[in-house]
Amino acid sequence: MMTASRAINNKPGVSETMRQDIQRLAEEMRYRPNLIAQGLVTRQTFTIGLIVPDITNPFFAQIARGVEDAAFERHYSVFLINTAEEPEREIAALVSLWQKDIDGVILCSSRLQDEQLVSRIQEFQAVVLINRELPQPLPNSLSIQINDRLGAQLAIRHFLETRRSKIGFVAGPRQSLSSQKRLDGFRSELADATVSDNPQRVAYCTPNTAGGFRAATELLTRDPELDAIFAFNDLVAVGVMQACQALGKRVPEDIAVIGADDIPLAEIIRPNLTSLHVDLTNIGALALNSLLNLGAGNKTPSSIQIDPRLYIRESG
Amino acid sequence: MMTASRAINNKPGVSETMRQDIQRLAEEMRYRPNLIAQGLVTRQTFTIGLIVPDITNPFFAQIARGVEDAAFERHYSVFLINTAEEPEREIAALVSLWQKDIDGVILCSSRLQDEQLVSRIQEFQAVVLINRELPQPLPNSLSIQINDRLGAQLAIRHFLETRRSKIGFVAGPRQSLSSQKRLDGFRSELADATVSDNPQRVAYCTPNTAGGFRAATELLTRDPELDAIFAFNDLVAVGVMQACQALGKRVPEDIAVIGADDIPLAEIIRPNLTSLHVDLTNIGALALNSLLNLGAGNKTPSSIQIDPRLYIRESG
DNA sequence: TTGTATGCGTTATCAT
DNA sequence: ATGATAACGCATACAA
Repeated sequence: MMTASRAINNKPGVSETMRQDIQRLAEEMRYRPNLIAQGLVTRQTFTIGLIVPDITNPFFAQIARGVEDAAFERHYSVFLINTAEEPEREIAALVSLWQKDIDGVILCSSRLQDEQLVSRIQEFQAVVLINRELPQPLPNSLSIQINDRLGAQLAIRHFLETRRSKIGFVAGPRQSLSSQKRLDGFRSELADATVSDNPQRVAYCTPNTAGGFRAATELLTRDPELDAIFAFNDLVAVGVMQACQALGKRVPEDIAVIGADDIPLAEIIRPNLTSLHVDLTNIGALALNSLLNLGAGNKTPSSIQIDPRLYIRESG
Repeated sequence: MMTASRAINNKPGVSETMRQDIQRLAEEMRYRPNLIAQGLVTRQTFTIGLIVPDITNPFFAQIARGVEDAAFERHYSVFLINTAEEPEREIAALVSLWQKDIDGVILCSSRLQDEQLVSRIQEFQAVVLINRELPQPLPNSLSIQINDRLGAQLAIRHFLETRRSKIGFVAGPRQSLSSQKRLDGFRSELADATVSDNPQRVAYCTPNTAGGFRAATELLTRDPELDAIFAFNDLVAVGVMQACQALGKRVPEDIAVIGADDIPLAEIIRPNLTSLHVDLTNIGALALNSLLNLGAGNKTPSSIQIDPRLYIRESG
């Protein structure tokens, strides 16, 4: 048995003729090693878990695609789990993965409380967090974040450069971390430009088109002078544009609009949407590779920031 | 050990007091059974594989969400694999799943040849095919298909009922099975209505907005009289609408447009897109439940057809 | 280079 | 009701 095992796994200690014979025979009988039995003894399953709030959201679908492609290259398999934004399901996901002896977890936009999250992370070999910070670094964990503060700054800077001065922000959900970081960037950039920041010009909303429509209508009613709006994401931005049209304002002539995330819709909608772009597929691949590095015990940074770029199209 | 095993799995043959003690202790030490060791002996891993061409495509993302939700309910985990439309990757996916002793596979839009597909399917306990037919039924397999022929008929019928008579079809990729079935429905419905079917009014294209734009421009150049176009999918339909606008035709006043798949974009784009709708999340759930039934040896139909419904909005 | 004993964490089976 | 033994399919450690 051991000779066969060595031959098949291309390990040393087998004569070349024997190896050939065994491999030919294995091929003939269509033998494939049982990976789960293999995992039981080696404690390495070549399997990782990917937890997302909702795979239906293109943002996570793209990350998932990047993770899966990179995993495929390195002969890893990935368990996909949706949490539906429910913390209980997130915990159930973590527990179920833990029971499977997987090599690591990529956890996107965790909704768990710090304490709970930290204790769960410690149960795994390695964990990569996407879009979530940790109070203090953990040796087996790493956090990948999009630099939302910079993103907002890039957007506002572009508005200012194109002579827009009365700038609003439709900020998405109030409790969203991205939203807070962008608001921070928004304010800092306006302050730098010595353009007065006006709290009246910020509105929160649900992160979809309907929410953007409502919030922009509200903003434009309060301050009809607005000549630019930065939106929480592209769906919100579309709602903002629709609100502008409904109020008789032309985009971009009367009012400029910038979105975020650069989903495929941005290039389809008319006018094409200027948006903050990050290569999400690449982030997925980065997450997977970092995870395997972590698991291999290589030292890695505890946090990686990804800078967005502004893709300038027609809307602003 | 066996007493503990029985107690924890709630199997008979343990006194109630013993069971309580064991369970309490297990809780205290945060014990969780190792599912992979469990799978090794029981030959049941509570794991299935889901193979899709591209999770980034909302069509598959929605199915995946349905599969995953249903799997979660029944305490199953799902391996997600993207094939990128490459047959070699599809085979690699099948092999890697097979090595993991999973309980079944859900395979979407397989690009494999009949013979190869059949031989691969037979290696598994159970396989559910989505959007792919088999030459003859297999005992461990089941096929779920969208009734594209009916879908096309519904669209054309609606055009006819709303007094459109010069109807074109932007058919997507020529080799697509969906495209062929829809063309069949398109022709049959026009024949029934004794409206002459004109081969000039069919054009093929890549299944995206740019393709739809090109194909519709071609169609409208050949036959400027066209007053309705049925599109391969919603992205194509958006391209069609953009082509209409570019040629100075108003939608829906001058020309009506119907898409297919009813992706979220349909409700965002202006005018809102009339589209064929199928509950993809539900198909995913159906696929999972059918798969587990198959695996349990229950007899199931060898093929399930899902009828689309026409969601009438503004474009046609 | 080849082969044997042992154990991974669990359950099936048979004995007490 | 409880416990001992073997087995699932492999790889590690050691012996020949």
